Amino acid sequence: MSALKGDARLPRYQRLAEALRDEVVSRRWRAGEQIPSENVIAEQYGVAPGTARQALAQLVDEGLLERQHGRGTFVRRPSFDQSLFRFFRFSNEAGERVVPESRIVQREVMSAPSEVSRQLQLAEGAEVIFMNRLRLIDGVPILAEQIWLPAARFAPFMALDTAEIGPLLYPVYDSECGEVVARADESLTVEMVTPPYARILHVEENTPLIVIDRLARGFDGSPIEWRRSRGPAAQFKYQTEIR
Amino acid sequence: MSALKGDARLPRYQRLAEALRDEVVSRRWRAGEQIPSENVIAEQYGVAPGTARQALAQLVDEGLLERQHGRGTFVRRPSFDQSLFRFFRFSNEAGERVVPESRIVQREVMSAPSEVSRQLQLAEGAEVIFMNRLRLIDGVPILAEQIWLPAARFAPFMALDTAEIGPLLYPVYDSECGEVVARADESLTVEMVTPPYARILHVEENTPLIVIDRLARGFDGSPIEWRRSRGPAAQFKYQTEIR
DNA sequence: GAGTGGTCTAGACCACTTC
DNA sequence: AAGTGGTCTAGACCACTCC
Repeated sequence: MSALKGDARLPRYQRLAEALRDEVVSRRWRAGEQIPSENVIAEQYGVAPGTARQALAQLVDEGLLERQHGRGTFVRRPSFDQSLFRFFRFSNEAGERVVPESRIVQREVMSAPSEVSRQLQLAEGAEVIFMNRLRLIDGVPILAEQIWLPAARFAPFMALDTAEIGPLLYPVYDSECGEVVARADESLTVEMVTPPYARILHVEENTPLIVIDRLARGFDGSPIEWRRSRGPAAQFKYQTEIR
Repeated sequence: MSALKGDARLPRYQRLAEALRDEVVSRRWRAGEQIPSENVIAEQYGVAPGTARQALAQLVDEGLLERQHGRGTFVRRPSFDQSLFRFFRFSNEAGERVVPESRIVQREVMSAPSEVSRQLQLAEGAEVIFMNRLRLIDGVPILAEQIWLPAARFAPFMALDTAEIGPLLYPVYDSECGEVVARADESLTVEMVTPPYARILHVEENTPLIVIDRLARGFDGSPIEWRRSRGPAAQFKYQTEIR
């Protein structure tokens, strides 16, 4: 039986949640894996089963765990790499909704521009991996992405063949570099297209673009990747429910 | 002690939640009011206190109730009338963030345009109240709203002096017409400004606008109001966290 | 001090999945 | 049948608010 750590004035279920969260964050419990049952956890940490339930419920709420009745409790696989497409409606020539292909057109190590070093919390001019990536449907570019990674933590990534990397980057970050993206902050704005992007995205001058900035973070909130994506505003539609 | 209604195969806490939800929806419990304590509810419905807690927790989660430690449980006041400003950054001449004034520049009863009757689930050409409203800062228009209401349910609204109506409409719908807005579906798109809006919003030709469509609904999901708001895309910034 | 919600216990029984 | 999570009970004690 392990003792609960942390401030003893905090509720037990919160201290237990913190302990379990650490199992996930430290990757002792891997994505997709089953974790011990609530009774086992309760016994291990010396709390009542109801208290263990409460801790588990909190972690489900945070999106760290998933519970399946009769099967068990599992570490959730984060998977929002495709989630840019919440903001756009793209369809192919046949009118079907499709997931665009990905093409990395540039990848190099460079000194971080000031905004990038600020976002990634790196020293001014620290080394970063920069990528230029296109998303295409039927071979036509419809989204342009600039992606920056801290070079220090992503050295293995540079060894990969860019042509071999699929459309989902985050699973690659996980498997190759041990960096797990758990959440992200996004910010949307509108700008008028500049000549280079007009050429890349096959749009006229004077058309508006949606610009999506995303700072991807690990479980502990530390910045992992910063990207800026641009797509034609005509394709943009965002739906949400408020209350 | 009241018996729990509904399908007996459903969990008790869900049937209890349904019963309590009905108290709010039917306005027997009014916005802001304190409701009975969990022990009283548990006794009234013949369930254990823990089961009552579970039902209350669900309604808090749904946004219907609020609990305050040591004070009691209260019916939440829905208040997202100002929430358009999640999407825009507006400041006055002094650079401070401010809540814009409101001016109803037109209000009349008309036959519903087809999209409006579709959204509000009315018969084709049913009578609706139409309003043109401006939001201004330092007297300068920065947001133009078109608002439609089903005339049948909002007759008392037409009797009000438009100059007396403040910036928040939903509390007025509630107090004057007994219509409570509980949630809303919003949809954002981008369009190029048309000459009338260029004049109203004091922007150049060829600037993009953000268009926000909002369908406001009651507790039971029935449509109450449909509005379309337009503002300059340059002022637009939407931030969100995903996971 | 009385009343409220928040935490915690130690069970029982049920529903679902897997073997 | 065994193991899992989901529901439910009947309490105890604590922390907070209000009078």
